[in-house]
Amino acid sequence: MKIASFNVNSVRARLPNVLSWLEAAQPDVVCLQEIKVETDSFPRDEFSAAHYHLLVHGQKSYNGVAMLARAPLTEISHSLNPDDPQARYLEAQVNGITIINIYAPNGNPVESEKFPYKLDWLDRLIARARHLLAAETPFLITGDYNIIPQPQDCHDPKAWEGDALFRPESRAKWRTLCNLGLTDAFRALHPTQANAYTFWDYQAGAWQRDNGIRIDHVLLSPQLADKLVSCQIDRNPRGQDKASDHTPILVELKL
DNA sequence: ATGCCGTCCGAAGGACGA
Repeated sequence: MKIASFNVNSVRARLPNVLSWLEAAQPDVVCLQEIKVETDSFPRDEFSAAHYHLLVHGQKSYNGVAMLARAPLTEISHSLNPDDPQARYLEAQVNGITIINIYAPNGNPVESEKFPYKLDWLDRLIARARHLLAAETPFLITGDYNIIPQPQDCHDPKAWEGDALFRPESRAKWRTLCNLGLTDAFRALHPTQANAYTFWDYQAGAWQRDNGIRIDHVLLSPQLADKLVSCQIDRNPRGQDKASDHTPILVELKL
């Protein structure tokens, strides 16, 4: 079973890119982030034609998450907080496992209310993970965490000092998730691989200079960590015309 | 470097991203 995560930075602007990547990668499940469209305006027909079932939790202009799957999807939840209008979470069951798709808040600037919002959002995610672990549910959490876990996960750590993606408070939330017993699928299989980035800014030739960061992740519950076969970052979509600033990460599980 | 680019909304240029 191949599960992919891709922050597409607008599903409408990225439709040809996403469809050609789907055709090449052939994932069984896909978690999309930053679809930037209301639920009712999602381009459903194009993904149905590619033989995917679909769950969409959208929002006008910003944020928004969606899930595609070859097998039927059953929605469990689309929020960590009923008072939060931002569409950043989608939890569903497919093929007997629980898949959580996240678009965690950016949190910049750190002096603004956006940073405590980010930390609070991550606390709610940690609470949800604790609950699922206690219930011994096989699950994974994938998506755009907006966290650079370690200095080796960015090209230029000095440049990220003080940024919400690299602040000690943000990295501590990541560590808490890992210390609950979740496995960073990529680092479990590639512990020392450098330049393993999933995002390159559009500005200042970041892609051409490989000035990237690793912020899109897959965390596995213990039951699924035992089934981990491979985890790869697919750099190819980032080099295409009209690319997203993120590129997909794919994990393969032997269920 | 409050810079660089891209997308959204809406019809110019500000908000937002990372």
